[in-house]
Amino acid sequence: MSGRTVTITEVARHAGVAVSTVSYVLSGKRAISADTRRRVLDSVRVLGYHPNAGARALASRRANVIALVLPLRAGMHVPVLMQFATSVVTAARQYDHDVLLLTADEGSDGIRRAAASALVDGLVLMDVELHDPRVPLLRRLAEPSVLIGFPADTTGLTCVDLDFARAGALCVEHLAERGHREVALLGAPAVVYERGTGFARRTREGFTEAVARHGLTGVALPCEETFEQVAATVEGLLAERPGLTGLVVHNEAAVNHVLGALRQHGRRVPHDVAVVAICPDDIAERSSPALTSVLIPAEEVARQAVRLLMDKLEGHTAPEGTLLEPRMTVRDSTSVVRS
Amino acid sequence: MSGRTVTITEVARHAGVAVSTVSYVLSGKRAISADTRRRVLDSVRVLGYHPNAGARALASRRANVIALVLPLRAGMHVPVLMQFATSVVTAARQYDHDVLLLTADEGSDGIRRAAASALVDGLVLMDVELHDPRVPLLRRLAEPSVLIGFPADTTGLTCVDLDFARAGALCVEHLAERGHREVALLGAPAVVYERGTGFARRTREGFTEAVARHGLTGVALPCEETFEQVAATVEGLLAERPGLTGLVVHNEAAVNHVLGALRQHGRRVPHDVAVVAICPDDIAERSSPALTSVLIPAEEVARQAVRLLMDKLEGHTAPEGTLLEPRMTVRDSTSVVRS
DNA sequence: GCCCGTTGTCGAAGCGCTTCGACGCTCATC
DNA sequence: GATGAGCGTCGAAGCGCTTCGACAACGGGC
Repeated sequence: MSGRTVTITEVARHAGVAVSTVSYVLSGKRAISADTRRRVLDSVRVLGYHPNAGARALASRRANVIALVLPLRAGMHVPVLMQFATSVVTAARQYDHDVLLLTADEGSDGIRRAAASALVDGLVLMDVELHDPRVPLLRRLAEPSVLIGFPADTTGLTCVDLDFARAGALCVEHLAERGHREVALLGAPAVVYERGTGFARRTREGFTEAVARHGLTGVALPCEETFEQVAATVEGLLAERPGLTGLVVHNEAAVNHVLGALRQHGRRVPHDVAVVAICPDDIAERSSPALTSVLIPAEEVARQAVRLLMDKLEGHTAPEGTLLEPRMTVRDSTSVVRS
Repeated sequence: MSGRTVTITEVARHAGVAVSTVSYVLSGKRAISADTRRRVLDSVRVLGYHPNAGARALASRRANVIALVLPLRAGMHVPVLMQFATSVVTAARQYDHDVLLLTADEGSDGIRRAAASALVDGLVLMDVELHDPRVPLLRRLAEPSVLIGFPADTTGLTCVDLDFARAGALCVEHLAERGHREVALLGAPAVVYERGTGFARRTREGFTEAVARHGLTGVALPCEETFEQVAATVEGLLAERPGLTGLVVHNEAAVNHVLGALRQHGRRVPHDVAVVAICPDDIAERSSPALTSVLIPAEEVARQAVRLLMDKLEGHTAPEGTLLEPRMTVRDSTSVVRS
């Protein structure tokens, strides 16, 4: 309202107290009488006071800002990322923190810069790979960090993710229960496996393990994302494995193409082929038929990551690994039980 | 490296100069001899000095941070958003600024808070609606802002966007050139139009205007995003307009469903129906057939927005409206010319 | 009625940086 | 040889806040 910005000194004068008293009212770090508190808060409201973030950061050595380091790589699942990002912001705000956005293409330098300049108090990194070059830096850094995704060696780190191995297994178990004996996994594009992205590999491992455990026949294939390539993959699969009746798709961009290809080949879902997807709910719901799916619980992962980071900021220790239990929503695409 | 953080005082001592001299070397705001500059920069490197962001912000009254306010609404085109966000970060870094992420669900309060606390020097808002409640606040704010999207009244604002009216018209013109006489626009979900989202309406206006100008027959329909609904819309359209041969799709989430529905109804693209999409390139390329499309130039819009914001931060004035010329990429989905 | 522990408040010392004015040089100018 | 205009550097004064130690005032325990 008033053009000039209001400082704590003005609030103190207006309320007839010392500057430090205003500070203590606002931070709650010392006892303040109810009367004084009320007067101060009234002045804050009347004057429209907002503490200066820079001054606060300088004096308290806490910026109340965390960094969110976005991935920016081929083969990433963009809508999920976005959901992560907004959930991180929302969660951080609940702890009175803001979020600074960094992109992975600044690499380790960006992380070092943000940390060393005290721009941020801690970091959340998304889409960490098995052999991520930033991990050694994170270990050295004074500022705490939380990773979304698991690198190969988690010593000294704090990692959160959906339990993709369980997710892969869960899909197989669901198909096994419905009487399917021969199944396949269509996963991420080949490049994602080659790069050593943890979630893609872990899903595949869970799938393979569950196939063996249930005595099924199964194959896991990477899956590109153009309609043509997906259609070719599906066609090859159907030709080579005539007994195939169950499909697990772990590729958000390809899942609708898979359904289109099945339709084109005259395979009805779920009557001829049952399909389970690992993807966000909105995609599963919008498909035809609606897909039985394990959703990527972006919001929950984000919330956990922020909570763990806040714990670490307060000096507590956090567990090295936190795996979130996958949950399956059964929809139309697996609604037929085979005898 | 060294546990403790290095301050400008230590750099000054190490280089044998005054603190202010170090500051001037780093900011370039006063002439410094080549020799002194070198000594200071060496010390900076040797000690691994990073200026403290809070102290800098406090003293200079510039945080070197801009806010990016994300939308968070139904019917939004998520991948495009993500591209915007990362492009804004990249562009801001080129001006030595960082990006603070705010979500729209904090609304005006979040904007006020970030601005009043001097957390940020300026703001970029995405997905501004025709009657956006935040606009009056932006006009009052001391901090400059740039909007991506056009509200109804742009007085006193700085807005950037793709020229969606031209984009809509361009699609029609392309179809007209290929000999199509009867066309349709499948747009955003109905709720997006009702909400008064500028880009959806402007595309429709451009479409309608160009249809009239070229003497075509055309209809513009909203389009939901589940396969079932899309299929129903397409079916209705084909039934009611047997002469229809050209389709413009301005809905990223629905475009593959549209192709699937046409396939299901035995309509070949482009032989029976030509399709032009307004969507990101990667979606257009991955579809089958690859779609002639007008892409949403997220990166360019973001770069422009940041550039305009930086201009305003330096005290220059910026134009109220900046419309980016749409560009069409011709692919297979319109490769047949009708006689 | 004295001592002591609480409770509520204040003043002052920074946090690490930018920026302003001052000042001593060196040169070109008359 | 005095004058003045840069140039290059320094010291000091903040920027707006947090936090530490100090200290009245007040009861409760003996």
